[in-house]
Amino acid sequence: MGKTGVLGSFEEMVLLAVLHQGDHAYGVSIRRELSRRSESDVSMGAVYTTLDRLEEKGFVRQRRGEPTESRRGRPRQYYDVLPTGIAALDVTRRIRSTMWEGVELPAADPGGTR
Amino acid sequence: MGKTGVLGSFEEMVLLAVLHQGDHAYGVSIRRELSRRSESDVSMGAVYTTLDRLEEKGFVRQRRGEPTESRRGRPRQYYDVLPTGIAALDVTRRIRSTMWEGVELPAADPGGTR
DNA sequence: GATCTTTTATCTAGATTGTAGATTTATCTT
DNA sequence: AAGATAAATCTACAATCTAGATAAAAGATC
Repeated sequence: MGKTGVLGSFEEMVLLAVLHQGDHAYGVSIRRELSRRSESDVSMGAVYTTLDRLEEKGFVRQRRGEPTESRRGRPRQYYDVLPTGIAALDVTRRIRSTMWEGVELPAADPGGTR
Repeated sequence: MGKTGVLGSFEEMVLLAVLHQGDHAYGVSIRRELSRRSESDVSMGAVYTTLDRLEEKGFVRQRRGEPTESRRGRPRQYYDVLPTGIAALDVTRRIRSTMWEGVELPAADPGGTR
């Protein structure tokens, strides 16, 4: 996570994706959410390794899919964001907001009004 | 920068620190700004390596300190954020804002009102 | 002008984070 | 039992983050 307490960009995004999915966040759905909101493909590997790391740090918890859901395929592993994870998101947001305070992006001149 | 177009956490902070310093952003002042706003020490190495990387990517430009400034010590290298850098910040902000959309942090229960 | 002091930049190296995609596993279907 | 399907795990490399030690470029002092 780094000294400042700010989460890595991707870790933050994954955490938020899990949050968005509520009780039904699992690898594939998290990946879908991420791709949708970031407007770019995200690989399975990227998602799962990051989830592992977040779990090691105690930011998320893994939960086995209900035995009631009868579908084909390997059982899902659902994820929940734990209070520590919420706290990490909060710190991240707070510090970043301080960094952005007063910044006004000067409209980067994309190429011309012709 | 990663596939999503979102800057690394620290890269973003450095870019913002440079912006905050306007025309007078150089290693030491950038580091100071960063430490102040993030409420934690940041090492010289962290700052300079990141600036190098940002320069390679064309997000900032290095400029030698004015010969008029007569001070002791090694001359400063000032940094400016280039339009590409502004654009990167913009993309970063936009995507992240999409990721945060609708998220309400559930007040992580810090330990009790006792 | 040689040495000292000050200020800043550069270098090195290791740890953490980001990324892709191939492979494996678990489960239902036929 | 074999096939189809859905999802997780594994592997390995690339990029980013980070610290601190070392080097360099001045002006000051004698």
